[in-house]
Amino acid sequence: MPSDAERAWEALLRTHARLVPIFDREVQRGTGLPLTWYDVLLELNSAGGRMTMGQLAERVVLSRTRVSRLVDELARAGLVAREANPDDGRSAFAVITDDGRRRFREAAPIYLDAIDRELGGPLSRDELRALTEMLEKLAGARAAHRD
Amino acid sequence: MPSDAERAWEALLRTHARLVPIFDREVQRGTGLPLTWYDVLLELNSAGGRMTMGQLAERVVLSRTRVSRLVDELARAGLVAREANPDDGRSAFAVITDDGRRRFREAAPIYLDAIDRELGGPLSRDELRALTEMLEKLAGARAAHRD
DNA sequence: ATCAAATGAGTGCGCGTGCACGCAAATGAG
DNA sequence: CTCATTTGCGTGCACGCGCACTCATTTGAT
Repeated sequence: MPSDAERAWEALLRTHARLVPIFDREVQRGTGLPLTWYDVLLELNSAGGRMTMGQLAERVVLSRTRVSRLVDELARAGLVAREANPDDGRSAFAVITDDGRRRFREAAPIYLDAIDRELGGPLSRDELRALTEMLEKLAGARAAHRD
Repeated sequence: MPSDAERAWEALLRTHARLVPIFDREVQRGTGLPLTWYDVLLELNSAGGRMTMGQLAERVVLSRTRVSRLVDELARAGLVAREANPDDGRSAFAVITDDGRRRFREAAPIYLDAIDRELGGPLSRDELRALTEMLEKLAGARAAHRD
């Protein structure tokens, strides 16, 4: 007989496995953007449009390596641009372009609607807040989000 | 300004991203078993030791395709055996071996300890139950994995 | 000023994964 | 019985992803 912690973990696994493909499919269907692209654009957009690879990797739930390649793809698509950091020759900035902002604003409502439908549907506001609070404890005090 | 649902989703993503590698590393360090192997053995063990690929794929959070290859690896390691289904020539059984059971029982406490530590530590019993209940709502109608 | 250590980033490589496809067996309508 | 359809599996292939490694730059101790 599974413990409470086990049950919670399995439920988390199943929830993750169910929701990620749903969101990915929905965003991609609506805008052609992979979910990972969206995430990068989101962070870039909400951080003034300019971040180093390392900062991005901290924000996005991906390895720094992956982010580096992701930025390459996004740059090839013209949604972000690579820029040198004048104060540190090692680091590189990823800067969101106007086109990137446009595509992001286009994709945002689709993603957000899907999230609200899948999470906000079954759960009340208070439940969502409680859920977030617990999950953040489990995630191990990560830096808070900025608007 | 993120909605409550957004914050919850991001927290879930971060929690998943943090915990999976931890558990995987810990189990692998302690027993040499990849986490996916453990999951297969777990389901097999708790289902009388014999399942078809399709049944396994429904249980484990993986595609049927992946399960098929996983069983191959486990069979090569001697932890499960492939067996023909006398009633249906298309389907194949995966049967856990004695050695597989032994390895599973060996790995179980390590995995469970890690879960209890990471989930049961920060969260109380009641919180865990509430968390599970909410997550199960989100996991929804346990939709079988698409392939 | 010097140089060893630390830091930020890019690359080679291999693994895990799912999709499209193919195949054989079972099913069912006629 | 016949044969088209469905079902359960396995395989070729491509992609996403992270680790180990390398390179260039910066930092800091002497």
